[in-house]
Parts: sequence; structure tokens; C-alpha cells
Amino acid sequence: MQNSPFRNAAQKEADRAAKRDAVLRAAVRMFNERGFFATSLDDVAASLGISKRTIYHYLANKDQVLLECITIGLEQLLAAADDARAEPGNGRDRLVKFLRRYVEINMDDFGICVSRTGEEALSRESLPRYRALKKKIDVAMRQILTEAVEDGSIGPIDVKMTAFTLAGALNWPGRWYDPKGALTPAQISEAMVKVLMGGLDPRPN
Amino acid sequence: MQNSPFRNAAQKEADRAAKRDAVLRAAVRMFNERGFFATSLDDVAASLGISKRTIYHYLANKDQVLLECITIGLEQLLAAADDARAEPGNGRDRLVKFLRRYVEINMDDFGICVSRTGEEALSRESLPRYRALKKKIDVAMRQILTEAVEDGSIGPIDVKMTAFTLAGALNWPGRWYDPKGALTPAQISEAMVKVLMGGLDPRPN
DNA sequence: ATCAATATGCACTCACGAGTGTATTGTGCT
DNA sequence: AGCACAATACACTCGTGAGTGCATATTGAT
Repeated sequence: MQNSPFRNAAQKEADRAAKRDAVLRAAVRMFNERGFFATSLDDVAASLGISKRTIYHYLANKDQVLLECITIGLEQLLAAADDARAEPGNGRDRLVKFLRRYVEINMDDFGICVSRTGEEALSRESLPRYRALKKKIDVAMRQILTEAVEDGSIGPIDVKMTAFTLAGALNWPGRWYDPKGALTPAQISEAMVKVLMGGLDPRPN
Repeated sequence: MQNSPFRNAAQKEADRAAKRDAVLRAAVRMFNERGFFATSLDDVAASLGISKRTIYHYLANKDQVLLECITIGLEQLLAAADDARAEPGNGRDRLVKFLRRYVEINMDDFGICVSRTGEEALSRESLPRYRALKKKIDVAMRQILTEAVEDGSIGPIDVKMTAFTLAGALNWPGRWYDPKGALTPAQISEAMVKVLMGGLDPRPN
């Protein structure tokens, strides 16, 4: 299979995907740095040494650039939920696994983009897809919480409010995390999950 | 003192302040609804039945409109910290008081604006003031936490990470709170604080 | 070598929105 | 009455950035 057009076609496909990916990666970094609205596609193109027109060969418009970035981030979160649920141990173990990973994703480029971007940035057409993914994650979170409550490995908390509270706390690092700071994502994630699991009230021990 | 020019001058001042205030109130609502960048001052003016030029008689530019809105929100939070610290009871009581109020402020128009607005939206000139206020609140939060740890009314938590975790959780309602929803701010605030204080782990009781 | 398709750049249009110059109206003061 | 000043509107400039038409370059296929 030296010169089969198949392999070649696949190669082309891969090339194209790699370029598209590079655009998204450059875009998400600039979105996170300067904000979505303060970033022009001309800026993104310049940072890659290409022209804006080229970007439009891989992505339909600015809105789609953002939607793709967010989708990547959200899909990482979904994958984290699936992974956690496949884990052995009790409900609490799976929950902790999920939370730990959730925080870490929120300090990754695409995750940061998710936690920094509100609905206002997306177009009317992109919103349904965005909301659907968000919903899926919320459902997964509640499911994991419910299972943990049911097997008694965490206390009998209000699942809905707890899911909201956790989501807020876990998303926040996307706002202040500094890769050049002293703490690593793993340390931050561990400390935050500890606070959330243990609560502030003193524990008899 | 029927026709004293003093009263008149004061009256004028008050009129002016009231109008300025009305502009800010209209602006903050639209910022929250559609996002800062998607809101033009023409829109804000139209919603008040005035022309954009009038807005510029009360505020220097769009950046200042935003800064004022955020400042109002942040100052409410600062006031909440002061109030809480003046409260009787132990450290935990004061902390709970502060947290409860913090959440509620984040469901008020100006508070929502604070939690929805990132640094990217502000101009270089406005940032120092913004950051200074943010810092003050963070300091106050840590102070309250430290006092509670020291008098033993909450567990020996990591103050810095806890402050971050709390801030995230408490700010989140600004993103999803819907005034037309079933839950009142007081209910949400109570439930969230309960989750944070108690944690997820089961408590022997 | 040539053709078709894909990739890329250049230069443009177009809309929108921040901010302003100037004219007009209203209001209290003397 | 007339003056000074605040309030407000209208109509404008000007920059910026999304998106596009067209021309060119590159590359794989025959």
C-alpha cells in the first residue's frame, strides 16, 4: 500500500484537521488572554503567521471558532464524568475522582474558555448545542451525586443545590488560575475538593 | 427656609444623582441581559427614552458606566463584610452571616454584573480601582475565615484555598439565577451556605 | 506537462457603535 | 426682561473588525 490514494486521502484529512486544530488552539489562548470580544480573527491569524482568509477556509465564522473551542472543553468534562462512573469503589470515590478531574480541566486552555465564556458570546444558532452539552454535564453530576447519596458514602445532601454549588466552586479557577503561579493544577484541585468534601464545620475526630 | 438657594442647590444635586443612577440601573440590567459588549449606549439610552448624548452628560464613557456599576456591586460586598464583622457571636456565626449576604448580593442587579464581568471588559485605566476593591474583599473574607479558625468555631481549613473555593461557589448564582424561577434568593443562599459549611462527607450524628 | 482542486493572500465592503460639535430648550437668578 | 448655565437632541466622524471576491500558488492525479 505504498501509493494508495486512500492513505493519501487520509493524510490530507489529517493535515487539514491538524491545521484546523492549530487555529482553535491559537484562538482559545487569545480568547482566554484578552477576552473573546477583544480578540479579532486578524489577531489570531497574525499569531499563526497566516491571513484571516485562511481561517475562513477551516471554520465558517468567528462564532463557530468559539463554539468549537467550548465544545472541546465541554466534551472533556463529559469524558471525565464517564471515566469517573466506570471507576471501582463506592459512590464517594467516583465523585471525588470526577471533581478532581473537573477542576483540572478548568485550568486547561479549552476548559478555561468554557468557564470564562457566557451565553452572550454565542450566536442564537449555537446556543442550543451549547446548552445541550451543559445540560448533559449537569445531569451527569447529579447522577454521580445521587448514586453516592444512595449508597451512603456521602451525606444526605440536596442534590440540585449541591450540584450548583460544586459547579461554581469548580469553575472558578478558570478565572484566577495562573500557570506561572506557585500551585500546580493538581495541588489546587486536591485542596479544593478537600474543602468541598469536608466542609467548614469542625469534625469530631 | 422656604426659598433658600441651598436647598435648591441640594435639590439639583439630588436630581442629577437620581438621573445618573437611573442610567446606571438601566445599563446594568441590559449588561446582565445581553452582555456588556452586545449592549450599546444607544440601546441603554433608548430604553430610557433619551438620547445617547444625554448619557454622556452624566458619565464620561462606556467604560465608566461599567466601572460604576461594578463598584456599586463590590461596595455592597464590602459593606456585607463590615456588617458581618460587627455581628455578635463566634467566628462561625459571623462567617455564615457574611456568606449568606454575599450570595444574596450576587443575585442583585449590580452583584450579577460583578460576577459576570471579567477583567477584559474594563479599560487599562479602570483596572487598578477594580483590582483594589476585589483585593479588599478577598482580604476581608480571609480575615473572617482566620478569626473563625482561631476561635475554633470552624475546622482548621486552609484559609487561602477555602477563600477561593467559597468565592467561586458564591459567585456562581450570578450566572444562573433567574428572578422568575421557583427559588428565592434567600432560599438559594441558605441552601448553598449549608452545603459549604457541612461538606459532602457524612457526619456522625 | 497539464489539469483540477485545494490552500492562501490581498484588498475590499459594509455595518455598527463609541464618542463629539453644535444647536436648542428649559430653568433659576438678578 | 434678560442672562448664565444645565440638559438634551440631532447629525456627524471615525475606527474597527467581520466577512468576501478575486487572484495566485501549491499539490496530487493522469
